[in-house]
Formats: sequence, structure tokens, C-alpha cells
Amino acid sequence: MFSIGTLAKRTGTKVQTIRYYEQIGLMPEPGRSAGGQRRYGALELDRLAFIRHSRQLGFSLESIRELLDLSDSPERSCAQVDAVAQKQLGEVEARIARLEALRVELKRMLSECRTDRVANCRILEVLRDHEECLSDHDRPVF
Amino acid sequence: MFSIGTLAKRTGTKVQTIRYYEQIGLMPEPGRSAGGQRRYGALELDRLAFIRHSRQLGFSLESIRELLDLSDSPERSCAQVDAVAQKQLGEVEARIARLEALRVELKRMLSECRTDRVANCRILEVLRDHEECLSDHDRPVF
DNA sequence: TATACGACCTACAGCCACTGTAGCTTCAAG
DNA sequence: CTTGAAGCTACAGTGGCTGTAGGTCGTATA
Repeated sequence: MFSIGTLAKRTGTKVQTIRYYEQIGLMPEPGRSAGGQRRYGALELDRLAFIRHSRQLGFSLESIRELLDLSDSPERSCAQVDAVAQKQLGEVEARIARLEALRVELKRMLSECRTDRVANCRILEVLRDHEECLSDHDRPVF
Repeated sequence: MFSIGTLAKRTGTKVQTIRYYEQIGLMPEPGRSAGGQRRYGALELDRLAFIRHSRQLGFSLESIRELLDLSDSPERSCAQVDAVAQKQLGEVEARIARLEALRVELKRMLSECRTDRVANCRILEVLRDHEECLSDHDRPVF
């Protein structure tokens, strides 16, 4: 049995984040020491490692909740797990496409700036006038 | 002179968002009608268009504030404007790199899943055990 | 001129996923 | 027994909005 600080260190999580996960029901309420401090074991370590790793892969806490629920019923089909991962992949790919378009636009903007005074700055001109954009960017960025 | 609703429509912004920009000092306090409703003109339209377009290119409100300040002093060097845009490009490129790594990892995870029951699901195994990852992903994702 | 109705107003809460702070208590080493 | 790190709860703040409640204003039509 170990403390929240130890659990934090072993999983690369902040202490407050662990307490936050407990608060929103993602981590179970652990046992307590005589003085009221949280005590964790291997089970909680594994669960938190799963959560952190999923977060690093960009899954939302809601998706992680779903994955954790699914992994609790080992006899079920893993089609649902597959679907969650597929959805995540789709979102990542959409984000990449969006950012690629931004990258092109920003590069073009920067390459066109050849003056030295703000008054003639191409960058500001482009930002002022959407018509100067080659791409259409209408959806949220990040 | 036109209303906040008209300004919202012309710039593709929500009414609340305009009021929010005013609240944080990104948009100026406009004149008011006899009854106390906001009245806008061409200046505000231009400024809001600049803000929205910059947001679409992923600039933070803080960066936009800086760009707006800079564009108010037309005789200055535009090196600072350039720097802000370069920084933004750098952030976009870092994000893309990060998401590319995620994409690869997610794809690999999905391609390895060949069983049908949750008990043997490769996806969950990978999420459980960071060691199975080829890439190291330690920085924040989005 | 009365009325209806959409658009406006302020003030505040909520979203996500944490992060930080204040003011206290507990634990473990020396 | 003392000290100081680490723990505790409760709550506020981050960014960039978005939504709601409960009221007021503006304008087109009858």
C-alpha cells in the first residue's frame, strides 16, 4: 500500500489530477490510513496507468470511461473498443488535416512579408482581409 | 451604425462572443442607442474580422491582442509581427508532429486487433501497458 | 396607437481537463 | 519530541467561449 504521492510519481501524474479523477468517478475511492490519507495498491496503479496512457493517445475522459467499462466485461465482443479507437483515429486525422491547411497558410503569409514597416506588413494585411486566403478555414482550429 | 446581431452575422461570430471580447478588452466599448443597445460601425467590423480571421489561423487571443497593438503603430518595424506569426507556425508544426505520432500509434493498435472478445483485445492491452508502445509520447496531446 | 415578437440587455453558470492556492492535519525521519 | 515534507478539503482560475434566466428595447403590423 502506498500514498497518493507515490502513485503520482509512478504514473507521472500530478497529485491533484488523481484527486480530480476520483472526484469525477474515473478512479475509485481508495482505502484510507488511520489518519485519513489515501492508500493505493497495484489495482489502482494499473487503472491510473491505463488512464494516463489513453490520455497521452488523445482519448477524452469520457472515451476512457467507456474503455474502462468495456474492459470490465472480458467476455463481450471488442467491437465497441474498436469503434472507440476508430473514432479517436478519425478525430486525430481530421485535426492533422486542419493543421496542415493552417501550416500552409501561415507559411505563405510569412514568405510574402518583405517590407520592414508595420504599415505595409503583408501578414497584417492577410489577417485583415480574409479574401486574400487561398484556403477556406471555417471550422474550429484546435 | 448597426446592432450587435448584425455585426455577428457579418463576421460569423456569436453575439455572446462579441460581448466576451468586449469584456476582456479585445473589442472596444461601443456607443449605445438611446435605449442602451450597442451600436457598431465600420471600424469595429474591421477589427472583429481581423480577430476572427486570426482565430481561424489558430492565434491565441493574447497573440491577437499583440498583433492589434502592433498594427496600431504603422511606422514600427514589422519584425515583431513576423515573430508572432513564426511562433504560431512553430506551434502548429509541433502539434502536427505530435498528432502524426498518435496517428501511427492508433493505426498500429487498430491493425493488431484480430480477436473478437474483450479479454484478448490488443487495443486494451496496448493501453494497459505503455511498454508496448513504439513511440514515446510524454508531452500534452492537443 | 397598441401589441406582438424578435433582438437586445446583464449577470452568472457551465464546458474540458486540469492546475493552483489557502489553511489546515498527518506522517516519518532524526 | 520536533520538524518539515506530504497529505487533506474546498474552492478559484485557466482559455475561449456557450448557454440560461429574467428582464428591456425596437420595430413591423393591425
